Amino acid sequence: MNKYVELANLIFQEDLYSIEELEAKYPKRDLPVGAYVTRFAPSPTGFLHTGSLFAALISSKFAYQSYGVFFIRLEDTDQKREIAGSGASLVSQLAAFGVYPHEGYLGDNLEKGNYGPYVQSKRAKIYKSVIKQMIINNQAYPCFCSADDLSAMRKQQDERKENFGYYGEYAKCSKLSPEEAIEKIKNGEPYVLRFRSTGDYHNKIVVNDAIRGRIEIAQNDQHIVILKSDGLPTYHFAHLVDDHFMRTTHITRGEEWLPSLPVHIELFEAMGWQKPTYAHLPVIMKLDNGNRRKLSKRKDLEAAVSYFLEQGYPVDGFLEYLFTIANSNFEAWRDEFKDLSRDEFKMSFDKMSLDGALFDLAKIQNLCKEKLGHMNTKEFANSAYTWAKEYNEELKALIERDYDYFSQIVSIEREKENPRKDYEKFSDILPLIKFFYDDHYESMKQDALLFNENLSKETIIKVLETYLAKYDLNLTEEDWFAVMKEVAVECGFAATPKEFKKNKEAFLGHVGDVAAILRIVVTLRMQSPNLYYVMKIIGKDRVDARIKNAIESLK
RNA sequence: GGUCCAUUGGAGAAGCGGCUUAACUCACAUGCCUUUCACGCAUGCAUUCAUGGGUUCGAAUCCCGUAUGGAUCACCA
Repeated sequence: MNKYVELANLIFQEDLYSIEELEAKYPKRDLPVGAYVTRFAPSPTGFLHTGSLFAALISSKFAYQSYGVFFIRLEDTDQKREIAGSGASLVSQLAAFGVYPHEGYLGDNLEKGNYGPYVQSKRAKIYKSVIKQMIINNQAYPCFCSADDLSAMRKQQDERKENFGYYGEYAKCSKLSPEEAIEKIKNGEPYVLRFRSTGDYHNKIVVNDAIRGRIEIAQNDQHIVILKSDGLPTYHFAHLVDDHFMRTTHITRGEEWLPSLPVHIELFEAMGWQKPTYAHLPVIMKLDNGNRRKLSKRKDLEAAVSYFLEQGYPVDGFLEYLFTIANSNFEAWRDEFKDLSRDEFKMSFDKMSLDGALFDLAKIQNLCKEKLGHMNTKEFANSAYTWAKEYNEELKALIERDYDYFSQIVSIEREKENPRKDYEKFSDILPLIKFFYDDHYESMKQDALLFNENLSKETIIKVLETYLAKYDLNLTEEDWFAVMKEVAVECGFAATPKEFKKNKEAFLGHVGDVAAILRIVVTLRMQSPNLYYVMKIIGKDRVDARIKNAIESLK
């Protein structure tokens, strides 16, 4: 018997597929011309990273806009780093941002599609089938080097100033004959399986990256590990097998993968399989002490997508931002088509920048303010409630107390051409509206009211008493404000700021100062939305009570 | 140390050899509007495209070197 077959049979004694069977089992997809098959392939090692969401968003977008397929594959081949339950949470967070796969992993023990399993730990038989064939072809071999052997090798390479790695003369086990390998295995020596590279580091290969264009890189000469001693494949090998048999057409992934591209190229060529198109995405960066660095989950709150969900940034605003950094023509497109859905935007690789954008919170905030400002009352109240149910108990309770009242509050100066934009995220709501609720109003009141120090207590009392006697919330806003002016004049203030400026000596201040007194009494704040609406919502009885109380405490 | 990628204002960027006295958006500043805030409006913010050479009548745009920043070199993905 052929010695390579013998070796392969020794290593893999179980029943496996032939390559032909696999090809038949996972046939070419029947899709329209030009359809992209893309994927998002996260490891279940924690929560969704902002950069991952960015990549997932782009992958899915290309599949959707080309009537192709977008799927999720779980890359759980590193059991040491795996965090239980994080796979499912990845999927649900993606969904929270409107990224839904057509097929693939949807949660633990839950998947759909004909190209599965979509969880790598469940694909061992497929990987082994391919490797077995590679051993038979002498494209893969067992390696018995220990961790110590490898580090000794590395040390030597370091001293000689040679490239690191398992290649050429350093690839000791590649020199073993099949007979020797068989003997070692029979002796029970532990091993991994390596790919036998035939590349030469001194040769250059040319690759076309969909984003970066023509790239010239050294050919791979590394005999990389393809099957670890735990029987699971490494990323490189899993990428080859999975993306071939899942018929992925476009690999969109972070640029940190660029250096290993030669490995993947050689792998595909060794198998004689058609290479997918690669698109290496720029990585989102952050400015740290004047230097750019990758957004880091450890150091940056905003690196975890959950942060934005918890804070209540509107998903739509956040996605708008991700689109603006994904494609440089997006902002102009948005400007031209203000009301179109992002689905209508045609994303392209050549409008992607090559270096990573700095993550710009201020811009996100602006976009989110814009989104929240332009929601109608119903939409806003509903979204706020949905958010509060999940993330803010106190706001939830207030909304549930009286949904209509809450709606009225957030409707102030909304649904007009240039609406107020005081919220950038849902968590901004509560502190700004607390004073509308009597119990919160009472508990906020404890500290002394912050009236203008230049006004005497007597003046303030007089203003309050005069106003209390005269004001009427049934008037139009204009008439209501006219009353405010009358009160101002009666109490020694100018009716307009202009008048006051002309002759400061003659007045205590102007209407603005009078309004400020009322504002502080009614809202406990120096700034508020239009006082007329605020008072109308709170209602005459309670405004009366607040004013009377204030007078009382001043006396 | 090797390899690869990048470099236009505080940020995202347009620009692809003369139309650029470098578009647009965000941030920032000032002013106007205004009872506060927010909104809105107006104006300002790169004499210059990392840097040094070269090509050209002409360069942010083409070529070469240098610098700086980033990524990567695992039985991690």
